[in-house]
Amino acid sequence: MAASTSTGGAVAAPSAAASKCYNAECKELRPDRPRKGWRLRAGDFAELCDRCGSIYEEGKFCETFHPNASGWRCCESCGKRVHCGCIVSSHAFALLDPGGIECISCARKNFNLNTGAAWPSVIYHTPLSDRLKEHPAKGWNQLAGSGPVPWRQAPTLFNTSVTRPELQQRASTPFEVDPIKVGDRRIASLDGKRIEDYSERFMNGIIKLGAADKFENGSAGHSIEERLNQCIINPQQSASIKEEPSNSPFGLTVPYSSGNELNGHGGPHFRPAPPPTLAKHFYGSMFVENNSSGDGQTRNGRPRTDARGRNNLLPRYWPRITDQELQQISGDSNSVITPLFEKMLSASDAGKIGRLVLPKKCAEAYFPAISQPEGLPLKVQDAKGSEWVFQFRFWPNNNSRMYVLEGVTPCIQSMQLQAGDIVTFSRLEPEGKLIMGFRKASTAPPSDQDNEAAKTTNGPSVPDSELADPGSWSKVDKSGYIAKEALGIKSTAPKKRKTNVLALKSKRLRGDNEELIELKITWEEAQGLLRPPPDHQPTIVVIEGFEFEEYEDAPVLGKPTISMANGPGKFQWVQCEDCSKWRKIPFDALLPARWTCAANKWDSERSSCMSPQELTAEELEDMLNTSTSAVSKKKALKQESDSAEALEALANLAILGEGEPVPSSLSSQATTKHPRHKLGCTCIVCIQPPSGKGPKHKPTCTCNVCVTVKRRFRTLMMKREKKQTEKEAEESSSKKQQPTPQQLPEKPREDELPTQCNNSNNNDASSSAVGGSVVSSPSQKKEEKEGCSDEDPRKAKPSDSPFKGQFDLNIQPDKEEEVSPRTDPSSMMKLLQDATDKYIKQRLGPCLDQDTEEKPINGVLAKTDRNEAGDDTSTALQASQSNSAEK
DNA sequence: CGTTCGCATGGGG
DNA sequence: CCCCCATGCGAAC
Repeated sequence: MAASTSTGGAVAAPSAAASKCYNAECKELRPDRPRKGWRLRAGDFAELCDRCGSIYEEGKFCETFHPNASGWRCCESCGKRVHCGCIVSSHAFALLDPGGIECISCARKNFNLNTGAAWPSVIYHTPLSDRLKEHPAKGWNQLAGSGPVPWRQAPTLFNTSVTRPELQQRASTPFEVDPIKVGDRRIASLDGKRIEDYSERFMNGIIKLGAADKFENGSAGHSIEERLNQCIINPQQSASIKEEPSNSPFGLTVPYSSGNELNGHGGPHFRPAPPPTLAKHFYGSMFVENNSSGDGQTRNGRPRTDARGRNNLLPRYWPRITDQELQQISGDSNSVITPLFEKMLSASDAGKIGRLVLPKKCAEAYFPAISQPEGLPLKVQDAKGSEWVFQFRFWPNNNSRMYVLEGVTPCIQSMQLQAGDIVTFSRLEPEGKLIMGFRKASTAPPSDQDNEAAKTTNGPSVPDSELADPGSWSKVDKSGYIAKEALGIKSTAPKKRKTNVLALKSKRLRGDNEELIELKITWEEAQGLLRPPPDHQPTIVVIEGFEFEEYEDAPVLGKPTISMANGPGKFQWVQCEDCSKWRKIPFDALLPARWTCAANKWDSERSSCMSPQELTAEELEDMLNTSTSAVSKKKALKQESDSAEALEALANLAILGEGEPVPSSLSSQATTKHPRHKLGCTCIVCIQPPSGKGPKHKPTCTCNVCVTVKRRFRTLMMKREKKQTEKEAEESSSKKQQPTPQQLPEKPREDELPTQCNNSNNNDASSSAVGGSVVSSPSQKKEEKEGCSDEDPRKAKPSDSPFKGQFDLNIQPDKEEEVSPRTDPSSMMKLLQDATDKYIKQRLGPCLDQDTEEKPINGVLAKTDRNEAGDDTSTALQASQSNSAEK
């Protein structure tokens, strides 16, 4: 294993242990090349002898050297013993609110499940993977809330600091550990400092991660680490130049078939090592830029881009594959997956023409160099292990080339992909095999089933008018969960989603959207938990007489509570973090993430953990059960309704959370005009400049954008009030009110919208930032959607809509179209607008046409809800036609 | 006449 | 203004 001497940590080995293993229990002399252990308080790393290093890396340090020491506890979730308290294992567990601890694996898992927040669901919870999540290369993990470091700076694809030999060496490290065990045992945690450290290192290109580097917290494992490292480090450039095979299929190896696993749903699972690959040729270089052929650049005049080109890949093509996906793809423990790029399928790509246009730079950077338009056959293995042979070729185009993969139809169909979905290209090392994965833009609601979606849907005829499918952006599944990344491999439910035929045009927007958030929380849930950031004073902004608090920082997730709003006395139950007792608090109380009895300002008698709990065990159980069932119900409802709601939620979140430091990429792309909107279009989408750009709007600003926003906000507020009133009335009479005539068929669900509204009023209305990840993505999506007059076909299910009676879209769509100078309605305004727009479009569809252009589309889309592939296509087509006609 | 092929066109960045 | 690329479109099959 290569020693990582280039890292600061390695260099700064504790002098005290200069000659001895740092492990006090060990008397061994440290070898010349000590193995790096845990991170010391000073920031250095313990240097261990080989034996201890190995033990440490296997995550057995604590159990080996101080098994009887105090501090051993069991994970509340999996029961695994975890040593708590020593520096070696300090990052291996998480403290639970109710007490107890969880191993990092479970903690992360649960965190994801419960909050949908940023803990990426990665199979291997190794220190490295954790770091990776935080590290610029988050793209791999689909991390939400990416750090400030631009993804592209990550060594993942472009860094060449590590040589292939090293990689190989590492790949075959004797420390290889069974992945499953590793997954089980490995634990790690996010350590701000460490993360930073690594990020920095990565950024600096000094990524020689020595083994020690990777296992600082003592719970690391090898194979995973190795793989991850390689994935991360694996530089395309490291490969040697490959010969352009002239006629044999490019790529080798026979796919192993383990489709089942690949299609597994949900949870991370380990895929058994696939049968040995048949051909072990080393194609590491196969996709490397190759100009050696000399003619590579001729034919069409323009030289192929050189290796530098890969550094210029547009964000939209950056692979966002998760390590989990990678793992699944690679399967073989000896293989390393190197994500190359991804592309959202256009209508043309997904159509039956069978030609997938490849981004030029990607094609030139990662695929074999071709000098003839005819190109070469290219073998590609899909996520299921099936192998396909496509013709990789190009067309002379102007003075350039247009690269395409021909014959992709069967593959696309087998994966049931359609326009808007994303195909990812990765390379499996050392085989050099090209792997094609995919990600559904969204998962369709069950109701939308159409099994042949893939084949019927988009054809070249599918007009771009297809709006962006909200779902495609938000990755919302019917259950209301967002970002169910279903890399073809384990896709959570390869259901067909016809819904997104759209998104075609928006793909760019979406593509630029770096961080798709992995939100596994219903939007209402998230909404309900949003809190203003602690210690931040809001700026009060008054819009139309309504005061909004604007926060500069992202909101935080507050503590979940159980609301008891059934009876006359509405209140909610919240559990103390310290004593776990449940306390009754006002119905409208918003709690911080951490709440204890001491904070119970509503009940002085129970403002201490010493105070007995009001609820009896029985009552508590009952309450919890009720709560659970209620949640289930909600979810069930949600599932029935389409993901549009989730989107809305996101949009709302975006509104609430504006102001948060959204990744620049996001903000920049945020407001691109919808492709359908051409010059002169004055719709609300088009009149807005990209967020973050343009002058900031003052509260008193009366520009069109602001006016629109205000109007919408006002309406929203009014609606909210109305809603509340209705709700109360409803409750008292326990009679469900029918939507008023003016209410749209689809209104926000009471439990959802109201929450949002409340939040708006209280804190975020104007713009507090939502948790970074949460917001950024949603906002983008929303915007994109918006631009697209996106109609989420799925939204159609009026009856299912949880939003009933919520929103008053009493807005005058027309006005929204007002032409305006491209001022930048500051983010919040914009977000607000977007959200509103989105909502309107989605919910109202044809009823309210805020944008004449979109009107027809809305109607059409609304009709296509059921995802009939055929229908979609046709409707889409119609829409597009009408659309174009208008133009 | 429906497809496929290959190039052209043009919007958008 | 240039490049990229989604799509159009005519010719060939």
